[in-house]
Amino acid sequence: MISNKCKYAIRALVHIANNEQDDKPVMTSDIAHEQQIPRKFLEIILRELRNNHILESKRGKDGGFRLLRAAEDISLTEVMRIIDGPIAMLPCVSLNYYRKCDECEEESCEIKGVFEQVRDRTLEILNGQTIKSLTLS
Amino acid sequence: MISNKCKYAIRALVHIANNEQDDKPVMTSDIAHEQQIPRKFLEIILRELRNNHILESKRGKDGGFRLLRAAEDISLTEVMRIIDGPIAMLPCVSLNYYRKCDECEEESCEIKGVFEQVRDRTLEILNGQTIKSLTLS
DNA sequence: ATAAATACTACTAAACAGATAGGATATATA
DNA sequence: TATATATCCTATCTGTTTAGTAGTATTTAT
Repeated sequence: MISNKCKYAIRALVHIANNEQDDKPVMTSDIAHEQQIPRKFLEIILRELRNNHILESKRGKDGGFRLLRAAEDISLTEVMRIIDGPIAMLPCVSLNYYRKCDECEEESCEIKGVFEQVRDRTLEILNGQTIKSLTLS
Repeated sequence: MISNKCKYAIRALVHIANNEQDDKPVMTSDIAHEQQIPRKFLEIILRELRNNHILESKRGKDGGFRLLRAAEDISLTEVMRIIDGPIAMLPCVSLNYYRKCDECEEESCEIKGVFEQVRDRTLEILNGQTIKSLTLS
């Protein structure tokens, strides 16, 4: 399961992509209200996305958030990894967060192969999705 | 990520499948020792699998656990669902643990479709795997 | 100056992960 | 029947994660 936080992050980004006009940044409170996300929690999420070079922010009056890159250059997997960490179902098959399993030897691991397949099929789908493609669907 | 508990469950079942002979049940302590799983934690897991009709147990001296069904009739997904719950990445696309999302309307949900695809590809792989097929790999 | 926005620090409550402890109960066998 | 040995059951525990909330500091347009 992906976390609520991650769902909020994706929906917030899609909302920003849908509401970018005249170069005006989108306010946290607008997103929170329209997407039904707790405002203070959303603040934390948006700041995290900014710290990870997905968003840029502008402080003070008329401030808010803008996409730092074009919506078609922000992949769903990138957002998921920032907010939730690994996408794979086993640490030892994760591409971006690899960790060796404590107890099992990888050469003789019975389940590693299966979960590598799941990882590959999953990434085939998720890598094809961007904030742009989600706004159109 | 699947939990350690679930990894333990799968490895324990494969171990039992590999060591069933003469109708003699396999003891918790043997599995714990050979698979490097904390014994008391493993007890809980095996009892849970028994309560869910994957294993049968025999108490007292020379007791232990046996597969209740043939190894090829126990699917990986069944075990994962018993121990970890839903396999899908969103509650609203789960086949066995469906829950409506709190905040979003499903008709207009931007991400539901993607995660339905992920679910289908994942299940295509996992449904094809059984305790039997894992013992052979 | 002031209003309005993000930035930052700290805290909290509940659930989950990964166990551990100790005693009750059942069973094979001497 | 006594004993050793296995599962069964209840309770407890520590640390981490999830999903937030509260309050203050800082920045900026007007």
